[in-house]
Amino acid sequence: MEKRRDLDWYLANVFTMFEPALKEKLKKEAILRSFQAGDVMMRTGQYINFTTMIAEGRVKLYRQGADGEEVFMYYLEPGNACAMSMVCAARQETSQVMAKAVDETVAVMLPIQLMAELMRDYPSWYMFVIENYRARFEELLLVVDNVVFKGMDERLEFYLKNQSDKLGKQELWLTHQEIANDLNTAREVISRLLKKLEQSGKVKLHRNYIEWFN
Amino acid sequence: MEKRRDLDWYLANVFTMFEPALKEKLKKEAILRSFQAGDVMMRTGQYINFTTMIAEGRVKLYRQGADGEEVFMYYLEPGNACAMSMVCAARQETSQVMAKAVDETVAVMLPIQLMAELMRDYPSWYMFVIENYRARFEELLLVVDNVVFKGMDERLEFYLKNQSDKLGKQELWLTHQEIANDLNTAREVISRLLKKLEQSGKVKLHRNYIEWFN
DNA sequence: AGCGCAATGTGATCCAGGTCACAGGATAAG
DNA sequence: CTTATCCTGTGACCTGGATCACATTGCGCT
Repeated sequence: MEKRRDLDWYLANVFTMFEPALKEKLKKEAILRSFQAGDVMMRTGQYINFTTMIAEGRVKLYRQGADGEEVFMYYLEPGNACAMSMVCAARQETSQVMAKAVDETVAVMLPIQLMAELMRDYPSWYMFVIENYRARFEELLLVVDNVVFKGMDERLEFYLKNQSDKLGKQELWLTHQEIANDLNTAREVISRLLKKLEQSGKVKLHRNYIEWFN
Repeated sequence: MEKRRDLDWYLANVFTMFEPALKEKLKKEAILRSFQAGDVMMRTGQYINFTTMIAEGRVKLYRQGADGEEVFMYYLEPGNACAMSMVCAARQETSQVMAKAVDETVAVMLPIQLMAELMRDYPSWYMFVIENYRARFEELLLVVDNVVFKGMDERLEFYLKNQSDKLGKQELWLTHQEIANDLNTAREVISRLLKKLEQSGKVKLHRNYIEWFN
């Protein structure tokens, strides 16, 4: 069992891109918060009071439809920040997305009123925000791509590849139903498409998990 | 015919949110560029060297697929900036989107190397960037919504309403083919759905234009 | 072992949309 | 006026995926 990590540790090992002065500032102002696997860290419509950065663990971001449907959009990994939570400053804004912890997750939380000050005083903060925003925006563009230009077969492949890359494993512990939920389709559709992928040798199916051969 | 407008005029009348010092700075550093209706202002894959803000006119932003298909994402209006062009700083980044002028359009162009300096020195620039980014991100989320949760009928209605709102007119000078292109579908589909909309009284069809009753 | 539930497999059917083929009607150009 | 071209309407047909109805199969629990 590894030792419990504190803010200092995360600043030194995860947020290496921050300048020393900014780290000092964050030591004074930021707090840590832990989540269990499966916890909903932020729900659609909730007020945003903190800029949230992932220190450890993994978070899935979803967009929700009017009648409770949802699509998986992208992962947040250690060193990433929630794009929306960085720009919902002045006026009290509500979240347009839902965030769910996949593993046990630790987040660095920063009162949103600090944003303007950090942006002004710490160039490395400005770089961090810009870079994060760009990355999130591009991931969202990929979602659009997949959904408007591709069929379910290609979307599924993209999804599996993405999972494998992000989780760093070939074994994907996902049921067909979970995949179907993330892609906003029906379980039967996923089962059938997975069969095809298996026949073409891209995947090996097991109960409760899938082997992805990249 | 109205008189020709210059950078001063746009700063005074369109970019009213900028602080005086920032306006002075922009007078020194920014240049104006004009585009004709129909001009492609930026194409997918092109290098981004300037932060682009719309001073006058109207611009449509598209995402392009692998084999040349395209979907309309959102409009940029006077006072808006291209989100991507604000964050492709340091490393030479290429555009992920295509921008096309609908009307005659004037843009304020700003060398992208200035971004960090502006961000640091002018709070109203920071607010501008953040607010623009947020707005673009939310519009992109709406695109995702429509495409994953809605059928073509609802997407068409959303599209027409959006056009009517953004262009400030009830008469939409669009052919069925153009609409089909923007929604990445077939003309026949649009024709049929428009017929239905006409029958339900939401729309009146004419040659080359459509009346939208909000 | 045997029960019960969750995960998976599979056929039948249905429907939105994409595709093809073609028929007007409107407009511009000669 | 005549022709060519662009826009729109419409029927016939096909396909991906959604939905429904079950049959299996594997695994945990007692």
